[in-house]
Amino acid sequence: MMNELEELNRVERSIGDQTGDEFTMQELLYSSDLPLLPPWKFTEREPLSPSKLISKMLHGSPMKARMSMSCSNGEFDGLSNYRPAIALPEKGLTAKMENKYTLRIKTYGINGVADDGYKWRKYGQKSIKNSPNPRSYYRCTNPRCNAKRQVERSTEDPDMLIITYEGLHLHYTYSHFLHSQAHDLSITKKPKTNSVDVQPRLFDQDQHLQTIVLQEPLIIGRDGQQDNNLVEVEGFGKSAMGDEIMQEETLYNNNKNNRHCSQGLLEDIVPLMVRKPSSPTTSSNEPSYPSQASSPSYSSSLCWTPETFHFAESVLSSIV
DNA sequence: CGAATTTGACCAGCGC
DNA sequence: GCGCTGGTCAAATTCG
Repeated sequence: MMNELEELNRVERSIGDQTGDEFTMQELLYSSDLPLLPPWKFTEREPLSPSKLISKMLHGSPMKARMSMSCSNGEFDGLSNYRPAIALPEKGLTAKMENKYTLRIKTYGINGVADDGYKWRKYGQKSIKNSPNPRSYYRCTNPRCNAKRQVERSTEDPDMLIITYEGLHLHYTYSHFLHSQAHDLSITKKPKTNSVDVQPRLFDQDQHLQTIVLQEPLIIGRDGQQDNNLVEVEGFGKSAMGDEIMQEETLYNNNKNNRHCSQGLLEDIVPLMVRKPSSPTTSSNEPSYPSQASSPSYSSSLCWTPETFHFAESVLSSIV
């Protein structure tokens, strides 16, 4: 334990030296129930709106995509903080709805999959009424994990994928393990060719534009209409990175190694391909690997102000 | 040959 | 009760 604290203090000093930020790693790690987050650099001091936060989490640079998000028990208005839903559903329904959220991903001529770092096994496919596109059902391959997801193509926009996640992962992502191992391994896997239809690849090198929308699929508003109170986040762009990512990865590994942190919650909220877009993706069932020299460059720098911290906390508490 | 995917069958929930 | 629909199962098939 002391070694952990010493290491954290060392990392904290390291960050402080670089940025002069008042926040400490220890505060981040121990002052809340948040799972350990990747160590974005604390380079800005002005408060960030939730949208900017996510933007920062994504790339921290100019924006080419949008992300929207709402959760079972409340919503984000895109400007201020999370506000709870006025009328929560009954217990049974709540149980049914909790830990369920939808990701909308827009891709352009991209093959592959929205790789979220977990390994999924397809267990069914079903044609849905009033939809020309079938819905695919996936379960987490971890036998002790009950996480599931559904993938279907949007009827309005064929380029849009609607991925509904259900349940929380009770384990690390594959990328979590591979992150430390893959540095020494040249792992290359071919994506499944027959999965292309419903699983376009994200963060492909040729990719120019994406839209990501996170939303609770069945939020019913006070007027009985589906409530799409979505936070729209402009984000996603390529930015040069050099030592910054290396520092972040080093810090990340330090944290990971010292804390054996649980990423499950955050990764359920913001899948890996959102949080660590530098990871090239292959197919839904392929683990993602950290980017190396040949990968496109993205950076993730985050202003971790109390506002952003509160926002992330709200996201987590609304889903847990 | 083992693992992953496909796909038709089956089941449960819901509305009429 | 019946039919429709979405979700899951499991045998068959395909893939690596």
